Amino acid sequence: MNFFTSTMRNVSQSTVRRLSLYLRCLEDFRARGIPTVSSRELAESVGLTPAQVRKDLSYFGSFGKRGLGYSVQDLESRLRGILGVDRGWGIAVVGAGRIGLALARYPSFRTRGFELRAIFDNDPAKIGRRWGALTVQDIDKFPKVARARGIEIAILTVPESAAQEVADRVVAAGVRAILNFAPAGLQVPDGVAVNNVDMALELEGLAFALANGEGSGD
Amino acid sequence: MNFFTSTMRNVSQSTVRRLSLYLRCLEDFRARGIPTVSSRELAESVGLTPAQVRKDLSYFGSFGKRGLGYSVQDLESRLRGILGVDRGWGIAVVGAGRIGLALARYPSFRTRGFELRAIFDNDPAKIGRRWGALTVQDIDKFPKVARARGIEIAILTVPESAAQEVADRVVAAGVRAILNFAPAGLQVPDGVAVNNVDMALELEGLAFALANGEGSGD
DNA sequence: ATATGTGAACATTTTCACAGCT
DNA sequence: AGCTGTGAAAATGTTCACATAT
Repeated sequence: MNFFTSTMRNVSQSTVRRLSLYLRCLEDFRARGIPTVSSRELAESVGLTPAQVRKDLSYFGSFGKRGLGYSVQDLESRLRGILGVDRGWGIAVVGAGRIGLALARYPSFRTRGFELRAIFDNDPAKIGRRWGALTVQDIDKFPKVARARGIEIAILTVPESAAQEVADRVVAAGVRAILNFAPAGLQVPDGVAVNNVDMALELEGLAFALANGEGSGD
Repeated sequence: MNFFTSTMRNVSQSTVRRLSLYLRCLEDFRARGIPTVSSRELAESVGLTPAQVRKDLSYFGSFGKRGLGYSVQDLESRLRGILGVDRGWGIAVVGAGRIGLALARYPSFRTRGFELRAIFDNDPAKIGRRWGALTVQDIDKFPKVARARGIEIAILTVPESAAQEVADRVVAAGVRAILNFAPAGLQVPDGVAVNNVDMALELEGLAFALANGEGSGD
């Protein structure tokens, strides 16, 4: 039992990542009309152990029925609540290069609890261009636009050399979560969350695995 | 001391990821003409503890000089060797959509030990298009082309619905490392390494952090 | 009968602290 | 004096096993 102990400090990064996997899986089960799922089935679908699944969930409450399992619909909406994707977070892409624009086309922002609300760049040649429903805006207008549109998460797809400066600016504008695609270790104040996506790092992990004759990554 | 114990089983995933961080950092130090670095300096640059740095390195050997620190050049080339990026791994991008093409333009494949040697798709409208020095090829020719060009790592940027099938095909063609951008848990035989890059998962991690008022991701 | 939720055992990873080299 | 390399301690994460509920 767990009465929403307001501050949830003691849940590991890996647990949160696994919750995302469970959520994706549950969406799939629901789409296939399956009403109920056991920790074993869930575990098999994502390649983990039943105990791991139950332990992960137990950090947040008791969502199952003993002898029966979990209601797919119910657990799905619980996980949405826990992960905080039961509301639409305002997102901006900063850096209207190839990668930024490709990500901006990511189809399922909306269905996953996120809303792309702005795209920024500092290149006059790019500013003003339309991209889907949005127009590329001048990065100098970030603070104003961010406030107006409720930008809460910034996706940084700028060159490495600009990454820290851009990060400083979006943080100064009140953004407290950054998804960073530049191969850089961003320096941010406490209270700002950063997740890095780094292709070079992933490739090097694979090179290591190949060079050492080992299978499996994550 | 460590006489290249042929099989290096007992080094964690996270250690390998940190080695990549150290490597990037050392490249930077070298570019700035700094000849020597201590575990403390290295640690500060990547946001870790000195002990962590030393322990990570100690799994592979003793690369420093007591009282002095590490030679930047030397440690850099040691890490290149350990990670296996002191040779050019043959890479193919499978899926010539926006993301695939954007990644194919990733500038520093070569400088980082990787060579993009082919791009594939199954869409007749895309096959035959040129992209930089490469031409988009029919996925049906993957086995032949992979053999001819020495493709060792496949970057999958195909829709979720096609991911598993494509994975099966590249594995059947002898590829033993996959960098998967589809939001999917690929099923692969033992001895095949998979790394997943999943934007939805990263965003959910940030949403969780925001919803729970916590800073820091990785 | 079946499957959860969880304290306790176990395993892994990180940090400490210090001996040993330069 | 300064900094590495590393066993040992501490912390963290995972698995077990079983009491408990349906």
